Amino acid sequence: MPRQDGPSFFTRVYHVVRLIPRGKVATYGQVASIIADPQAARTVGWALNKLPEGKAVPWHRVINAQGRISPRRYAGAISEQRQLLEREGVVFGADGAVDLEQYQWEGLDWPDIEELERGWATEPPGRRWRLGD
DNA sequence: ATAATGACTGGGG
DNA sequence: ACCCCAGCCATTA
Repeated sequence: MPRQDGPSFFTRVYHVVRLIPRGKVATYGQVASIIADPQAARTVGWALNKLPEGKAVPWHRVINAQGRISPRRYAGAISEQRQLLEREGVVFGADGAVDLEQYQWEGLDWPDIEELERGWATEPPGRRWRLGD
């Protein structure tokens, strides 16, 4: 159950990830920190794993703290995600890691994100703007 | 209510 | 760089 009122943890994860701009990345821990607890990084990963198809959330822009793509049960996921990122201009080093100094998203504070969400809820569908994509 | 699970993380060896 | 381990956490595959 939610630790507090409002959107579930998963929903909040989606709200955050949706704001990561093209060509930028965020770490699981970073997303978790924005929401509340930096130690909930694993849960962020799980939330993305359970992301419904066609959810308009750039899940591929979330990588681990080492700048690498986290392995899953489906082996091909690595190259798949890497391809999506490279398509946006993200360059991988020989060790398979990206330079976080260069590509990591600056991030936003939770209150600001919440406000953006509220704005989108009241704004006419056609006039919504988005930072990512 | 409990145990299990997983796209994490930081620290050690 | 690589492998292992012990915390940590929301949700329930």
